[in-house]
Amino acid sequence: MKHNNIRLRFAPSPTGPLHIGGVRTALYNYLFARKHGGKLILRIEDTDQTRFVPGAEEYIIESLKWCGIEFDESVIAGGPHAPYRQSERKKLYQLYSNQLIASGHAYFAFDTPEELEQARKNAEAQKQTFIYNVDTRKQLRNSLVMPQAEVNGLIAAGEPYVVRFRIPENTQVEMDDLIRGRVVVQSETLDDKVLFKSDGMPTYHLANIVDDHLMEISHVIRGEEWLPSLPLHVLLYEAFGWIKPQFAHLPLLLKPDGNGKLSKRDGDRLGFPVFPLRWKDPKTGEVSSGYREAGYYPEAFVNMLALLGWNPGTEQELFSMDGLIQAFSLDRVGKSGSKFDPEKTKWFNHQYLINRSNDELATEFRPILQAKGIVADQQYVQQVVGLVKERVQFVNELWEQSVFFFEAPTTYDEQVVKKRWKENTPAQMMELSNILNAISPFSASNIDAAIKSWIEEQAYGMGAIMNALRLLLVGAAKGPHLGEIMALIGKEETQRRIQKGIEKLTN
RNA sequence: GCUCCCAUCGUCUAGCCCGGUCAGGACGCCAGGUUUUCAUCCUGGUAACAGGGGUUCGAAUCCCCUUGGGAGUACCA
Repeated sequence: MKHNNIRLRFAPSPTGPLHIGGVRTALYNYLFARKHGGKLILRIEDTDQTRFVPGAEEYIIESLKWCGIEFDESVIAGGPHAPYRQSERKKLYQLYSNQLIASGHAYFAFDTPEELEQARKNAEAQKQTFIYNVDTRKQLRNSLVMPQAEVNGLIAAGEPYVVRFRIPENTQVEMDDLIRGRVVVQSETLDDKVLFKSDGMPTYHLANIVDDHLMEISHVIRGEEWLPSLPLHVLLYEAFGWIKPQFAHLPLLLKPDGNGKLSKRDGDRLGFPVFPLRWKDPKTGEVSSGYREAGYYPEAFVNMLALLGWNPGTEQELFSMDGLIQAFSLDRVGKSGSKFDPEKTKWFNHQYLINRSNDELATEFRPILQAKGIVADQQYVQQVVGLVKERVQFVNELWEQSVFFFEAPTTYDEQVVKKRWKENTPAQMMELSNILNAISPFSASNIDAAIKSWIEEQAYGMGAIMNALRLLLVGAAKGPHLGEIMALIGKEETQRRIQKGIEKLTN
């Protein structure tokens, strides 16, 4: 049996900022839902009160919004299955927990955390792992072994208890994963997981299955770290007699160097963000950088993330969100983990940046100019970015590449001075100044032609002249074509820089 | 330890299901070219089927083993 409607969900826990692996999971859910004309739901799984972090939920919502991932039903948008925050659905889980107890699929357990800890230690001492299962149940304090009256008495007395799932004996649990195919496990290897905690809240397992069922989720796309609990989830669906969604477990995002899951620390260590947005830990005050603040375009970020673990099977690498929706398919998602590559991420940003129009880029560059106290009109800035955009990966690198369009150089690169400023250079520059003065209109092509013929007449070296001139105008051996620079800053400014430079460098 | 998952250039990956191309592309790196500089750009190069057994005329592709890696193993998600 299958669900008729396509309904996906992304279900994060508000225990901190969402990292890029989580964003990718949300993205794949979004792509799949849109591709198949389905709905996407955002559900907040806040059943652990001890790990709740203020601001995390808002952070998650803002991050996904920045990425262009939209939800049809959520804590903000509401929807037919509201509320979408599990802490507000508390009563529901109690009901379903009771149902499982009534049907014999679950039982009460009174073991204290200390007792269980002790049991684990004992097992460990014998080089074994303690699991709460058919073998150990009998020695523990639960409703499977205690007389009914005693159980009732303990509950009536307010003794804390949890509800555990009773894993069936001697069965093969068969699961189908859209990415991994069929997976089979023996039920004996599973343990009787806690479904309902003593604090009155469900655990992830119960809440997740109940909500996925109630919200009519057809496909569960989540990280591979959930694969080990898939058998439990399947068993839960069967115990309830509910239709299962289809599952797809995504490969993990790995750290760029060495092995292991990408973590917050890797970002700090290797100098790249692991979070979409900047995050300030409300407790420690610790700040983690974000892609947005680092100057990445959300389109580039999303494009990069989409290609990490999925590929279209063609050689196309640049995709708009709509393009991704068109091309996306779960059977082109790989099985093995992907190491995250910060370098390629920058390349993606560069691609999006050079494809921006000069007008857009000028607008994006404007706040940076303002901060530097530069007043320039849009037209001028447009021309500047047009000349330098190929050389940068981020908008915030534009200033460094174009300062000289806005300010005359105040210092001159010593290396270049040494190499290009010869004894006869000042005289040549004076001559050149006169040549430039006669040009009208002062356009790049006119300038180029005039300089070229003058150099030929005088039999000066092109390299010697142009590099010295560049030094005067830019202050360093960098920048776009000189003719373009002079045309843009204008004749007067060009003359000023030449005069000033000669003075400074001859003294 | 136990359970499960995974395995192609340094990295992301195509090819694998349905055996038969010098194993393709991109990032990075290196070299050359263009350029008045730097960058861009163009051209070229570098570099991989983890190992071992099978099956087959033929294996990256199918099967088994080994090795390696990862995840899980909480009254966390």
